[in-house]
Amino acid sequence: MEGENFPYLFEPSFPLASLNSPSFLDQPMNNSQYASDFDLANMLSGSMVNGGENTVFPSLSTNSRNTNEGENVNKNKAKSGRKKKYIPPRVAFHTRSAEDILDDGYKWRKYGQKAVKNSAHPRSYYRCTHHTCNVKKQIQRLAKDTSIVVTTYEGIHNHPCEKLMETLIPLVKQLQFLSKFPNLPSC
DNA sequence: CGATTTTGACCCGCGC
DNA sequence: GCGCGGGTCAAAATCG
Repeated sequence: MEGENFPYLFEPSFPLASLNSPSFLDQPMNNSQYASDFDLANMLSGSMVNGGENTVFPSLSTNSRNTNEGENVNKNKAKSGRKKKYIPPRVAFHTRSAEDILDDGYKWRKYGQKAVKNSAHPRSYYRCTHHTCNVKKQIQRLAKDTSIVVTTYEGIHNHPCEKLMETLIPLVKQLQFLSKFPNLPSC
């Protein structure tokens, strides 16, 4: 199963593995390298419109013990004979912020924290709390410029963003109501 | 009292 | 095979 099954999949134009390397994190900010072409609205809306089992990403988890996902990863590897293991889509955002945790509209549960080499600031690991969704994100600060927060998303949400819906639904209802009166003067 | 965070242990891939 | 480092687990602590 590959990325083209997912309508909003974003393929970063840089090597995925470099996301974790200190050299990537120390690079000067160049938005064209990662997030410039990414549609934030698409990220927030998720890919639930597609429905079906394909909307759940097959191998968001890298651990191979006690989980069906891990078994699938191993099976796929054995079947295709691929030497490289599958790496889920990742998107990294650089944000200048005093806050580590940026509100992206989704609810996250922290599941780990690790010290980062050559950096005073730790890296935090979060998972989306939605029960059918196993999107993850990592948050850390740049070693070179600690005013910048790096948020790395892994996977695609398979459900709507609650906060976005809270905002959108009243607007849609109002539009539906107003559409019943096509002759109303415009403001 | 359920949900979330904290944190040390554990697992696994990779380089040597 | 061994050690290191990144990522995850899970029990205990904390929060709302």
